[in-house]
Amino acid sequence: MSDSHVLLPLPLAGEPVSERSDAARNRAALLCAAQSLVAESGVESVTMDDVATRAGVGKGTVFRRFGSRAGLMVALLDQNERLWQAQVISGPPPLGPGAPAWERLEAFGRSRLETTIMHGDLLRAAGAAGSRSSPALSFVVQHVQHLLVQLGVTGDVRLLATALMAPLEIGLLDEMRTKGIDTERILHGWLDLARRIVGGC
Amino acid sequence: MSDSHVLLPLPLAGEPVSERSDAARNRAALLCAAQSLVAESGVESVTMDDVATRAGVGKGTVFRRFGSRAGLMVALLDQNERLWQAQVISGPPPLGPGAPAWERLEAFGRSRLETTIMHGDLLRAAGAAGSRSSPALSFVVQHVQHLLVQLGVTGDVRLLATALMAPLEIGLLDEMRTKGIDTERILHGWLDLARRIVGGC
DNA sequence: GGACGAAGCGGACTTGAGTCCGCTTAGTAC
DNA sequence: GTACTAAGCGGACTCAAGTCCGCTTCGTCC
Repeated sequence: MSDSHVLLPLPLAGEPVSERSDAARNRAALLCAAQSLVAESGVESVTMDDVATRAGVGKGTVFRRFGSRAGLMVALLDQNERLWQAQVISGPPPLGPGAPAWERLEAFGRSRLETTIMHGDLLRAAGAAGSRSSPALSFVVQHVQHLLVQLGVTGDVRLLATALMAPLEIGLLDEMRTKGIDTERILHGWLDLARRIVGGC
Repeated sequence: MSDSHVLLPLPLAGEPVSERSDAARNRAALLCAAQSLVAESGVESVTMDDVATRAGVGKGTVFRRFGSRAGLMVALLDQNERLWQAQVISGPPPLGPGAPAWERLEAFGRSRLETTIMHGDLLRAAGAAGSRSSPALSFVVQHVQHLLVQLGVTGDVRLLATALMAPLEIGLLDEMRTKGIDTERILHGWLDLARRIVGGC
């Protein structure tokens, strides 16, 4: 996130969705404005008007681009998410490829937990749209599913992967931490759960 | 300690402070108004003004009682939740006591899934406050924890119970159902998860 | 009964999300 | 270049959540 440049949405192969140049410019300006405002004064206190003003566009344009406040937050999250994804896909082991599947799963859980807590404010502001169904985020379940298969898990692996990620949602984490359960214990609990799902190990 | 002359309801640390009679009357009227409005036109279209008007009180009173729209929804949910709780505590087996622990857990999951879907609108409107941390709702985790212990599960049982309930949250259910996964498959997946947590079986 | 303080009340007011629609501009066809 | 059109733009407007504060009522004490 400390990069000075903004990761622009990659033009996916075969997608005919072309934005007009002014629209693209505004999208970038809005993301940039939103990012700096969030950095300056926190997610909560940033309003859509603020973002529009900082970006030098009208309020309508913000909603045209991102649909809603939650949508804008999802877009901000997507940038972080892409960076994190890159680590999983091509970073060093054990998070990246090259380590045994179980070690990768362990690293995955730990990293996911840390990332979720780090971006807690953004995730909360993004609401249901943020923790799930963001294009970049369904990747998480898919990757876990992949690792589970490698570990020899059989059955409805997709559902098991979903279930394994569910306890790492920000809402649940918030609640647990409110109750005084610390991160280390949460991670331990999650690893235990993963072990039981994998069986043996 | 005189037991015949408790003159002042001293504000003891966070415990039920008795409500003034007008306040209690208004609370009841508001819940009743909210319930009927929800029944008539759906959760989404009910505004706080509507509820206040129907109950014949000012808007400020609604917020004084329930804090927020989400708080009001939680209060409505609590009524349903209490009924459901009664079934678990003293209803007929296998949901109620009297059946083997594993059968109770199965019945619990099925019933919870149905209940959550049935009250989906209300849960969504209650937001984070609704799916968790409602007083009546932490009961769920506690009961699952109890059953897991009976089934011989060892380790951080509280965390395992939380993890087992997490995939039954309305947000996740919504998402799965959007993707075309039907209730029966979700239940199967959940039972599989439970079986793995319990071990063997 | 009367006095009194705290709890409760109500509704005008503020704030911010999201909509609407007439105006502007990028991209294209000629 | 000019003409055309669909996409994009902006900011006034709407609507509902949540706040504020002067007024009212309850419950209690004498």
